[in-house]
Amino acid sequence: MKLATWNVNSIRARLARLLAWLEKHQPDVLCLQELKVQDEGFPFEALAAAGWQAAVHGQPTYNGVAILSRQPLEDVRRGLDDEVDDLQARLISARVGDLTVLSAYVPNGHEVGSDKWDYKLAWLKRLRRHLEKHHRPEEPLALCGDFNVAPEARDVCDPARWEPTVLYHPQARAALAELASWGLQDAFRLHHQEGGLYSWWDYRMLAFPKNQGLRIDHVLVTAPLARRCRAARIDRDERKGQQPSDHAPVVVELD
DNA sequence: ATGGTTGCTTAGCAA
Repeated sequence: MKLATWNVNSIRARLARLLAWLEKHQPDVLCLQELKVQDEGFPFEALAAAGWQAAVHGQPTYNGVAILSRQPLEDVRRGLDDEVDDLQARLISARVGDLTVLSAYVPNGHEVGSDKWDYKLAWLKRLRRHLEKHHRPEEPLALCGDFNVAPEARDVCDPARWEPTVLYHPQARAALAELASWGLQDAFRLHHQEGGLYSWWDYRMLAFPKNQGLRIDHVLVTAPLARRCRAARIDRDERKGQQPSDHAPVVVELD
């Protein structure tokens, strides 16, 4: 089966590209982030007409996550389900057959030291607690999404320049590593060791043509799923052409 | 140091 994740940066602005991408690549499951729409505005009909089920956790203007699937989505859960009063729609999970899938949009964090930065680090801790509460590392599970963290130097075009920023700060990397230590492996790094392979490029400063990007979108898998992982890639081509998202899809193939 | 771009919503925020 084919499992993918993609920060679309507004599902309404990206609907034509999304439908074309689904038609071309035929994933079994696609996790989406940054829908920037509330549930009422989600394009359920257009996706259903193309044969896709959708579990959606929307929000006006900001954030919003979803899971698309050819097969029925069961046990859908929205949000982190903890004691924090949080209106930001950044997590949705569902079961597809024997596979548990989570679509996460980790906070960007704006600037190191800001309130948003504190929220980002706290959110990653809350996500780990969510996994501890609802799941087990022994089950086939994929945590997919925009983590807004590049794990290692090889995931960053210019590590020295990015190290003081929220996307590659040591504290952000430590928070991601602490999350993964629950029992998750980076599916992309099971199949590729080289640097220079990114999933996000800023719209500004010609970052994409210069390949000044970061690998911040990930598919993290538990050990039983890692054993079934046959291939992984970033669909860099989707960042090209008219009105692309600033993120490229990440695709994983599983037995 | 600043500015560069995009999207939502319409001046400013978020990324």
